Amino acid sequence: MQSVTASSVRSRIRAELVEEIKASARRQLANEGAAALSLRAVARDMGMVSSAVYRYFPSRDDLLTALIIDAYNAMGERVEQAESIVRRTDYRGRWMAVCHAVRRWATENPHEYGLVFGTPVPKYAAPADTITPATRVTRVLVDIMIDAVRTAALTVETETVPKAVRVDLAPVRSFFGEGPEQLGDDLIVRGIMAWTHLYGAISFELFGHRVGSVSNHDGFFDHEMRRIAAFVGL
Amino acid sequence: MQSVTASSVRSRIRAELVEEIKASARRQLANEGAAALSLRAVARDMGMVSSAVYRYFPSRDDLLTALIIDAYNAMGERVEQAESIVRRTDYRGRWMAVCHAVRRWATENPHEYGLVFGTPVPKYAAPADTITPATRVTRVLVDIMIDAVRTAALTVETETVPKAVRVDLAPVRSFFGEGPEQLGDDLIVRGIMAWTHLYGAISFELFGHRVGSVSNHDGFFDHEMRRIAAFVGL
DNA sequence: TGTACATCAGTGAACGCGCGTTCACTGATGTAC
DNA sequence: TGTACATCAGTGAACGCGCGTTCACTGATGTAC
Repeated sequence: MQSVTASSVRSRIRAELVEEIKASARRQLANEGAAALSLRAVARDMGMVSSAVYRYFPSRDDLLTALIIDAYNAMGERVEQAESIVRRTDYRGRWMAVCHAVRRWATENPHEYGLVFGTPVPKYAAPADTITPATRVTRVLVDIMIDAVRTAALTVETETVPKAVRVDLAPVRSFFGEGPEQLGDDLIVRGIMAWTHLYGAISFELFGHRVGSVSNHDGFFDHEMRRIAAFVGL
Repeated sequence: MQSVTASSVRSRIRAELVEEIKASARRQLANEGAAALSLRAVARDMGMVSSAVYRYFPSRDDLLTALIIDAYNAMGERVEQAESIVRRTDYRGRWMAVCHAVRRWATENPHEYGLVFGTPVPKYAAPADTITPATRVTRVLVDIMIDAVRTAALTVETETVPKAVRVDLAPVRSFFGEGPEQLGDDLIVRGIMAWTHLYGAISFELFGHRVGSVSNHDGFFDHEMRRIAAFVGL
């Protein structure tokens, strides 16, 4: 008994240090950018010697991977939380809650956002365990559309999708389980476009490409996401 | 006379070397990414000593700026060229030509695209002389819309734009001269959204976020841009 | 409960590397008279 | 046209810096009997 608690104390401290290292790395990310993230700087910041960090992360890339997974999960959690408190039948409200939650998280954590949605870090290949966290937000958006279709609340005149594009949609359906069978080809296309637009708008704002075009970013984003919601029939 | 030609020989050689340095830097960009672009590697690649590069570019950042300006201009030229050969009254055709030209250039030069539309390079502030080249593509898109409105070829049911957003549109109008006066608030909003979507789609494809959703990138892009064209009334 | 051993966290030195930038210099090319 | 001087391109050494990763080590903490 004694030994068990003692051991778990050690592992708890370990877990805390892992978190501290990641927090420090996140801070460095904000100052220097992903490419310049260095283990030595993290160690310095933590008051340890650089080799000590290797007890927690076997390499720089593993630390980067951990940050990416954390970023996806942080974003996913924020989105799920924000969406969950909206009345279930208010599909448009749920959709807008997701859009705003993504944007809010992104503006609060621009460098983590950039790590995930910006230029890929050179020489870094994202491992498979980033996939699941990466789809959390999309999952929520898809579910809203499915719910709306099920209750016949989706109002949109569907258009025909060319065969060349239609073929592509099978993997999407299968990825999201049985739900999307209920979405027609046209709605899946619209969904992918909406998803693209959401991140496109946020990236444009955060990466400075709307300077000179938009100054009231909040207002514009809200308005355009409303239009995108309408575009998918919500 | 002699001296003049002689001098221009020297300056011609200089100009050629500047181009060679930029070409080498572009190659390095493709291999290592923007953050890792180094003057020493460029010098090595050119077979000169690292300090010699300083005869041509006063610092690493100046080289970066030159690459950014070149990228915008290369993209701008490609787009202007592609758009110019379409029949003037085929507004939708002109629009699609622009979209495809941007995408083609981007897929052929992914790292230059990333340099401009990806995560901003940390500690690097783009100077004012990047602004004009940066707007060449947008200029073409705006002109197509203006032409279509002038000839009453634009078919779209305009929606009302909230005041909060409308206020924002004045700078856009003034930036593009007198033309956009003819575009209603709604059309300007749609235009900004279309512009956002164009780069959003290309970034998503290039940065790997469509893996698993879209495999026929050509086909999907064509289809979605057609829908965006319809969205702006073309 | 007490002791002998195993595991773990963190140290400190070292490896070999690359970077941006400066500076005094040599030698070639251009300019003015 | 010929010479004296000025400009320019490129060299090579040096500055001070930071990086990722390895390795043998000390000392503390946990485990088994």
